[in-house]
Amino acid sequence: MTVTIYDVAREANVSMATVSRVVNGNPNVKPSTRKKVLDTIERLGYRPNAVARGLASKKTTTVGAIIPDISNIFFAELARGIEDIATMYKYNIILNNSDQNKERELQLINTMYEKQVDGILFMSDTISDEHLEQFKGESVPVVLATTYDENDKLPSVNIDYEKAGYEATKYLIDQGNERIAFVSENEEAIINQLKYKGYIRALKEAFLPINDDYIIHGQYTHDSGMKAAEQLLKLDDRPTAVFTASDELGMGVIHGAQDFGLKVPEDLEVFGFNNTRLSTMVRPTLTAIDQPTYDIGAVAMRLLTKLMNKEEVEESTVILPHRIVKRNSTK
Amino acid sequence: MTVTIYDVAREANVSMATVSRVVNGNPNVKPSTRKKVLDTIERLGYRPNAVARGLASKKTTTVGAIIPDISNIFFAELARGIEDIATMYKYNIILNNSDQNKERELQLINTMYEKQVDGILFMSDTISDEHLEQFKGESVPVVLATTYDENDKLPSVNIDYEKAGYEATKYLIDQGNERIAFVSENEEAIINQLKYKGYIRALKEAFLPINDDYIIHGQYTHDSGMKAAEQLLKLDDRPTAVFTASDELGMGVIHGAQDFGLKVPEDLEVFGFNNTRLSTMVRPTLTAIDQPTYDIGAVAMRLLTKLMNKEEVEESTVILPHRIVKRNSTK
DNA sequence: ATGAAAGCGCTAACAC
DNA sequence: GTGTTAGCGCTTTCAT
Repeated sequence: MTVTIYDVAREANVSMATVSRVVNGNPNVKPSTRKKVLDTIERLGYRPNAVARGLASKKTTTVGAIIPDISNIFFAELARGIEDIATMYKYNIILNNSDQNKERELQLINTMYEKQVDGILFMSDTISDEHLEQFKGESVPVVLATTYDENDKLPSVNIDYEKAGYEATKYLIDQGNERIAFVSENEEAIINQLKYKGYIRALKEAFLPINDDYIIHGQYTHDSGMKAAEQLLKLDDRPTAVFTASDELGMGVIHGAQDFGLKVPEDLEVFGFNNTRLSTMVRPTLTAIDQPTYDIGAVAMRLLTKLMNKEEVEESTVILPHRIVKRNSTK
Repeated sequence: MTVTIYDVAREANVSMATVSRVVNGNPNVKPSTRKKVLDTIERLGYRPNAVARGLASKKTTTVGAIIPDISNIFFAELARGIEDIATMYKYNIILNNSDQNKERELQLINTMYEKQVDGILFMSDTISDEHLEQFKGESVPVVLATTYDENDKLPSVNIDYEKAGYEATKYLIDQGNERIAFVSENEEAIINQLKYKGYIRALKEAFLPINDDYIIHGQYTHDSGMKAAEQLLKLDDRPTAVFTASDELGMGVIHGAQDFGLKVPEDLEVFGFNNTRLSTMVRPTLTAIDQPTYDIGAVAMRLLTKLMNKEEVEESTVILPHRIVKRNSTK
């Protein structure tokens, strides 16, 4: 049925070993026999079986990517970065959604090991000891992307979220705002806590009071942003600015404010996070922290290729630069 | 080093075959020995090697998905549908972006075959004879999602795009519009042509003239929509309504019109396509054809599982229902 | 430069 | 109900 390396060897009057050498670009083959083998490969329509190769060589050239939710535009952009670099280095990606459910994550990691992936890219809100233990048990390299390991054990690619949170808040303060809200996602996610820390640091530095009414944790969704806006704007001393933990939230807050009858940025300034394509898809366009999403994926994948290849890496905890992109949702 | 089935067999005083039976849930094992085996599996930390299993059984429980661009929100939602059902049936997905580049697609399909995937999910704008030939050569089942094969050779999951295009246009006609533009994506994509056909049919049926100035082909992006709006609104007899081939385009047209100083829907009605999350993330919210994106992915994957399992399928060309979701971008 | 042969870890007859 | 054995298709020493 299917053509194997053995068939090619027989037809070309050489050994399997020689065919294998040709297929794998081993230089120790006389040009004439190389041509002969190549010709019969062509003639028979031989195609190497990656599974057999994987079993024999203990390398599958596939890496597992565990992502919270691919339908989230942020992770979709990140995944594209991963994928492009993976392709460049001839790796395939096995993609899985975890919904940041710990049990599911642990189970997915296990499946990846069963499939003998050469490396793992992991994204989540929290890295527990169980995660660490599971990773430690194997010799498969792991890289975290937009994910913090508090113990700093695992290679990772991130931006400085605390600093970004600080800068966004400070920006709003410098605009003259004194009542600034913080609308974010899952309260327990480390990254959210870092943004929060930055927010608090900026407030304290400016001797502004911290008002718990201004701090809202919800989902990362547009809808959650709308609800947050409604809740904030009903307050007696409503905020004059909102720092949101994602663009989608920022968009929601803008629309929530508009539906409430307010003008953005005149009555309420809104600051987003990530600078996904969404930020230019609202009116007014969204001022935001630019997180180089695609690049984070790309750099993480690149780092992983080095690790899989056992190359020396100078620094395995990489922090990419971020910046503020000023648009029209702030004055 | 790694624990194999052989180690388990030795430690449990049974044969590899018995261990294999236990691992694969074969009922022909005495409960007591099953327990014994399970215990030593636990004790040794044995984990089956899917690659070896794949080689021996000729099944990898992996399917390849070739998608135009995962960072496109439409495909991201579709991919989520695929992934969820794949997980349900214990399959893993190898995800690849093709950018609808034919050479790349062909090459990706080849890689999937090398990796011995059990099935392929394929999405693109066009199915050429070369595609067909490549698919035909193997016994690996293929399912198309939101992709038309004009020769109707391959199983597929779609909606009736011609009808949807007709209904959207007719809706705008029934609103009293006589000058209706059509803003779409890649002109050569079959699906686009179907939407276009529906648009034309509705116009003809209403005895409305077909104006080439009103027909614009661009990208699927927000930006492309904005440019299209600008181009249309500069016309002397500018349209009073626009039917767009995607939500992102629709969003762009809305913003383009607003930037032009017009009000939507008062001065210009806008009709979108897909009903992704984006449609509720604009102001005014976007009236659109609801294409059950997630479901298309889910149904396609489900169909593929049946095909891989050699089950009889009653109908392998499935057309899912669509509907019009009325929002505020139309009067 | 080429070949022979021993696995890689598992499944799947087949035998008992 | 359990064991034996022959592959699956390839890589990788080790010879020559």
